[in-house]
Amino acid sequence: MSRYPFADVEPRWQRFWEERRVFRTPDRSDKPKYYCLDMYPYPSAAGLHVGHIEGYTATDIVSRYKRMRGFNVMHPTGWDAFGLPAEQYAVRTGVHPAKTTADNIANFRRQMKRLGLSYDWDREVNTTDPAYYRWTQWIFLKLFERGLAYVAEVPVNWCPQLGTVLANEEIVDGKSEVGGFDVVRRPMRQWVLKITAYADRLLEDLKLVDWPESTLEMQRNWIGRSVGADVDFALDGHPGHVRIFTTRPDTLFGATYMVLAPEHPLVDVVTTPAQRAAVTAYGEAATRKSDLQRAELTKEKSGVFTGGHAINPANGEKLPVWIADYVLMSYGTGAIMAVPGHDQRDWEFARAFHLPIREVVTGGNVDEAAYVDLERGVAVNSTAPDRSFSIDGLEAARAIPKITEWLASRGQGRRAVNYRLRDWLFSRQRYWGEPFPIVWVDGEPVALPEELLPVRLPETDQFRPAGTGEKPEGPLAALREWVETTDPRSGRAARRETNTMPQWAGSCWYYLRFLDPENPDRIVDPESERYWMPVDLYVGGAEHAVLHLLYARFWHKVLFDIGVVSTPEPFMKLVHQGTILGEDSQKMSKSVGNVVGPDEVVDAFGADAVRLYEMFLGPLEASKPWNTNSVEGITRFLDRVWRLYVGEDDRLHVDESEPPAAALRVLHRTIQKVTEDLEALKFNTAIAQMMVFVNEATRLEARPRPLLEPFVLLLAPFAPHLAEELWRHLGHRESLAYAAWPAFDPALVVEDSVTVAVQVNGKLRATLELPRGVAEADARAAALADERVRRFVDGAEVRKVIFVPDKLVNLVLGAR
RNA sequence: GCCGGGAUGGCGGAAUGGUAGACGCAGCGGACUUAAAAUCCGCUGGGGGAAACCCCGUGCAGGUUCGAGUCCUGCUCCCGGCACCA
Repeated sequence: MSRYPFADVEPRWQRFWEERRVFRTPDRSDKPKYYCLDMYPYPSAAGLHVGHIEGYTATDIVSRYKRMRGFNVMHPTGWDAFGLPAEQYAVRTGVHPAKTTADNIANFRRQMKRLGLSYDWDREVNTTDPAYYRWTQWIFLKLFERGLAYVAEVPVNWCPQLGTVLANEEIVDGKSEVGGFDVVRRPMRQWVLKITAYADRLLEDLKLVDWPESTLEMQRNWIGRSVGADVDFALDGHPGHVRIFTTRPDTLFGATYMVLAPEHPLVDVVTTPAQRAAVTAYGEAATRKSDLQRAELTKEKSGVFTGGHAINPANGEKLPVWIADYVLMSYGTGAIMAVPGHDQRDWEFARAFHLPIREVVTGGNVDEAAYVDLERGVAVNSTAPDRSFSIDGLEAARAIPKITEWLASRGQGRRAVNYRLRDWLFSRQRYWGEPFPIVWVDGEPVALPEELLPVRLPETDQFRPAGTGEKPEGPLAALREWVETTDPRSGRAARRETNTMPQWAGSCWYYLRFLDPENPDRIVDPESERYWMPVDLYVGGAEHAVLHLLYARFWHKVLFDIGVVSTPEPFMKLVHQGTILGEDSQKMSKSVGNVVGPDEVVDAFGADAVRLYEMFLGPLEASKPWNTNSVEGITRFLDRVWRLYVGEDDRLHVDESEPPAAALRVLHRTIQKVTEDLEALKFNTAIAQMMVFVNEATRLEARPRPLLEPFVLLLAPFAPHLAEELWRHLGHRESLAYAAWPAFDPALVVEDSVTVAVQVNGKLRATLELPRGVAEADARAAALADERVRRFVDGAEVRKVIFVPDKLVNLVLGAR
């Protein structure tokens, strides 16, 4: 029995596509454009895994389909090749990360080509290539020029084992995301990007994109915009005031104490001599704690009274000032007014330290729990002592603006907006990253001129972090000849910045470089940018829902502001492919031993089978387990397709007969279904319909060309090697990559007769074959004539008939 | 705790408020074969029945509707994210 000879066919077509540069994309064209982008991979030593294949196959199918629909399709890939694993490997083995990276890239490229992915390989980019990172550095200069990159002494997450600082997002459960090492907080001089300056636009412009709701929500939460008021509380016995942020200024009369973050600068001022020792001890303990340790203690509120007091601006009351680590220095002003009656955290703290709780909003019982409902309840006990002001009787929606205006008029407060989003910690004490285009002159950072870019990563064979535990520095700091330089503008002695950029940097703008990868003079040609942007479809893992996707949007908006890009958002439609689990429904992992590798399955079943199988598994977005048995099912399908066209003698046995009408209808329904499903990215149901077609076609005695030739084109995006081979067998000289997608005849997708469901009181009792377009009266008569229906009607009055044309007759009976 | 998504046969899954289970896997039966594999054909949610057919069935409990897997209310469990953000 002949089978699809994938081992022969697939490499042959891969060579054909490569040698003829079939998927080379012109920079511009009269055709409409379609930009179809994958999240490019980090080329790990492990090679591609079956999870990568899922997303890459999906975009490949869409790209091939769009080409056949007449689009000029941009479908590139490249390598996010800076990063920790190669550097960690270098520390262990001494093998230079550039070598490791090059080897891994070669392996990834080989594996991707084996899958028949139709990338334009002439547009490949590599973030570690100086010709690429030159432009990453260029963007940094633009950020620096605009005051969006600054140096700050900030408490950072220092990972001693990795010898580097990590962003909050790179820490999972208090451990480093890479390696799972301990992380401690420590103040350090760092580069920081002012992403908070774009918080509002990053939030607002989420309206412009077609993204999964869960991802939009995660970004909104990450940005965490909240509107409220800043309120100033005078210090008792000291000049100046402490400023707090609150979203509930309407509860100001309910404040019974205040809390400063332990690191707050006013702690020293307000602390009384009697409390100083306790305050200092608490503060020192808090700064030493890692975030994990702080989080672990959330169940028990802790804190210390400073001995000092502040004055409530609303009623002149003296409020005790405490410090507690449930107030974070990094959010708002690092200080709060505590309203235990109407805030859960304050309530717990007040309970623990026997502080008074006062009700200022009706509706709950503040002795039992904080009452935080914003919708219900009105203000009480909220009148100024001189009766000049009151919000009593008002619900929160009215009370908040009223008291905010009152405070503003007295210079004691103002409306304020705060974000959870923090500025982006942008430097790493690493070797394998982009060097900063910065030199230090007299303790000030100075931008290098653009003409001197790229600042190349210097050669070394020492990859261990330099410096000491107290003053950690990256490996570059040890390279004296490189570090010591002169400021090219002033000629004065200078030291190079020895930190490098984080891995996110290169991936913030790679989608732009694909459009013009060789350009030595500009980051991207403006005309190409205007033609291709934005990305029409972006597919990648949900793990990038906030980090990469937020950082890239930020840089894009900066580039928009300086006129480099023409669209406010880079990625119009975003889809996350689901995780491919192991055969045991567990996450694939080496330690569990359930990892399935692409090479082994392509060896065993061929690229087309693996592509088709992953798409047939279920919806693209869903997580689903791998099942090798089912791959064999797909192999059977491809073999059936092969035998439909090619006989035992290995020759085409398609004939020139007229296809039967019924078979032609199945073909046209299949064209319709596959087309619609491709537009909706529903690959699994498209494949199911192709199976239906093949089952029907297999039943026929003849092998009519008018039936079988269009089907090859439908199959082509999914199983391109098999389709090209059949297309050639059918006598075509050219690749089908740009053949016109078949159209369906609307008259041929409907049957002459329809199956009408007959219900009695909503329960299915019979189905009838009736002519399409049957009139209600006729359908009703046919239904009532049916024995199976009559039995249930049994002389009862038919009170009502629901008729859905060509679908259903529902006979509703009166009570008997 | 909060936010988002989900739960359908033995398994992966399919179903604009209108015949639940398309398609595939696994299983069973048949054809071909000396035999097996491969291939082709058929059956395959549960229960009852000799059959015609009947009853039950989409996580649980209600509701809306002529009609609910689909819409609404309240739960349970699973997955992802956030986690003292004032």
